[in-house]
Formats: sequence, C-alpha cells, structure tokens
Amino acid sequence: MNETEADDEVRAESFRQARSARRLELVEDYLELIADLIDDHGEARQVDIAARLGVAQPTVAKMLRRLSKDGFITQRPYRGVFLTEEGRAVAERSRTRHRIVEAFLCAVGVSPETARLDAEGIEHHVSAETLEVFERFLERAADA
Amino acid sequence: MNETEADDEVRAESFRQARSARRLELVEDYLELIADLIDDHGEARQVDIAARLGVAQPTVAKMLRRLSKDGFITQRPYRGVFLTEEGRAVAERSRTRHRIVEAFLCAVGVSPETARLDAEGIEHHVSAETLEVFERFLERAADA
DNA sequence: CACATGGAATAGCCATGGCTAAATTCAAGC
DNA sequence: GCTTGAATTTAGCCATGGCTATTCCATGTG
Repeated sequence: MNETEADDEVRAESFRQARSARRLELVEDYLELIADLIDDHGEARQVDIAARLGVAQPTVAKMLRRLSKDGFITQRPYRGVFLTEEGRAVAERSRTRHRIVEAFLCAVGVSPETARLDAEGIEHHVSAETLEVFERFLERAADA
Repeated sequence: MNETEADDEVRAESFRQARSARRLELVEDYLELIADLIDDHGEARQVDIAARLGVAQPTVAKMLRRLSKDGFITQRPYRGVFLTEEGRAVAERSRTRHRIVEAFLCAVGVSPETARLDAEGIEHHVSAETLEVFERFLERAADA
C-alpha cells in the first residue's frame, strides 16, 4: 500500500497549498486596497478600508494590528496606515496579478462584470506559471 | 459623495462574494472527495479522508458532523459516511467544475502538474458564466 | 477656548477549522 | 469467546476573522 500512501500524500499537498493560499488571501486583499487608497487619497483610513471590504471597522483594526506585527505596514495611533517596503511590494505584486487575471478572463470572453467578481477570488490561487501563461495569451490576443 | 459610497458598495460586493465562496470551499472539497472514495472503494472512512486532505482525523470528524447537520451526508456511528441526494448533487457539480477548470488550464498551456495544483484553489471561485466560457473554449480547442 | 462629531481603539462575544490526548467501540484473529 | 489493535468519538485547546457596544481622542467650529 506504499503506492496508495504516496498518492495520498501528493493529493494532500494540493489541499495544503490551497489552505495556505487561503491564509494569504486576506493579507493580499488588505495590502492591495491600502495601496489603492494611498495612491488615490494620499491616506488609508480604517473607515474607508472597512467600507470597501464590506466589514466593520473593528475588524479592520484587528487585521491592521496583524499586518503591523508581520511588518507589512506601520501605524501611528489615531493616524493613518503606511506601507512598509515589503508591504508595498506585496501590494504591487497582488495588483499586477489581479489586473492580469481580470484582463485574461475578459479576453477569453467573460463579461467585464463577472470578470471583476471572479478575479477577486481567483487571483489568489494563480501560480507564477499560470500567470505567465495568461500574460502570453493576452499578448497574443493583442497582436491579433 | 453619493457616487463614492455607491462605488464602495459595488467593490465591497466582490469581497463579500469571495468571502462566502471561501466558506463553501471546504464543504465542496469534502463532498467531492467523499464521492471519489465511495466510487473507488465503496466506502468513505474518516482516516482516508484525513489522509487525502492532509489533516488530522478528529478535524474530519468535526467537519462530518457539520455536513451531517446541513443535510449533505448521513452517518451511522462507527460506520461509514454516505452522501444524501443533495450531497451527491453538490459533489457532482464540484467534480465537473474541477475537471473543466483543470482541463482549461492545460488547454491554454499550463503544465498538467501546475494545472492540478491551481485548479484545486481556483475551482471554487469560478462562476457559472466563466465556467461556460471555459467549456466553449475547450470545445473549440478540440475542434481545431 | 470649549465642545461636538467622527474616526480609532478596546473589550468581549461567536463560529470556524485546525490540533492533541484520551476514552470508546468495533472487528479480526487466535 | 477473548483479546488486541485500529478506527471513531469525545473533550478541550488555540488562532483567525467576523460582530456589537463602548470608550477614547483629535480636530474643526462656534
């Protein structure tokens, strides 16, 4: 039954990977959004983050503490939120990936509305390899 | 600022949708896996589910109680797990969607290995519309 | 300068989904 | 038919990510 056990291990790895992607989703969503707010309004306030994510403000406060602890942002009490270099890097990567996934979905024929909704969930599960495939597809579509 | 508020509401909806998809992911993973085990081995034991998902067995037990409460499976103490009609339906839908997503990724040029890993995460976030687009793409690819 | 208002912080609750450790039950083999 | 080993159940812990209600503070305005 060694073969079966090894097989289980391979399958289990997909699930483990999906689970760990899930843990990162929120972090990426927050950082991407914070970057957007800073770029658009010069600052990222908790109320605005909460409104855009559709959650309550204390939920955001709790999450920001975590992001702060993990070195993605800096906070000054009663002041705004700032991205660290690392936080900015993650935000940029997320943003790029998000943009590519959404554009790809549109390119294969999904309506812009649905592409926007689906991309929000899909983006976090797209590996580097798949992302590159999407990019090449977009380039070829642009040429044609 | 009414425009901005409405805009926030629209954006927030994507995130809410992604969050509720996340809640369903586990249910779908379990039901799909249980269906596989029953089809392959005639029964679905907790130890096997645990091994395939890469989690501890009591974690599975807890989840099965929830699936039972929600009417997706039936359990007899110390015996196997059985899918209800509803559970079987969800499993079939998941399985089909999973298969299409994985095949689609392969069709656009992603390696089979990566396609398998990414599909595990992506499948839960693909709407009916997007799935149909993927299917049409596969049909066209088959023709060519 | 005082104070009202709105954003931020804090406290404390709940559900989910992981885990380990221990008790229980079933079933298989002697 | 007993006993032993494996699987299931149960108990109880932890972290995460939601929430409401409340308190605190900073700022703009009268």
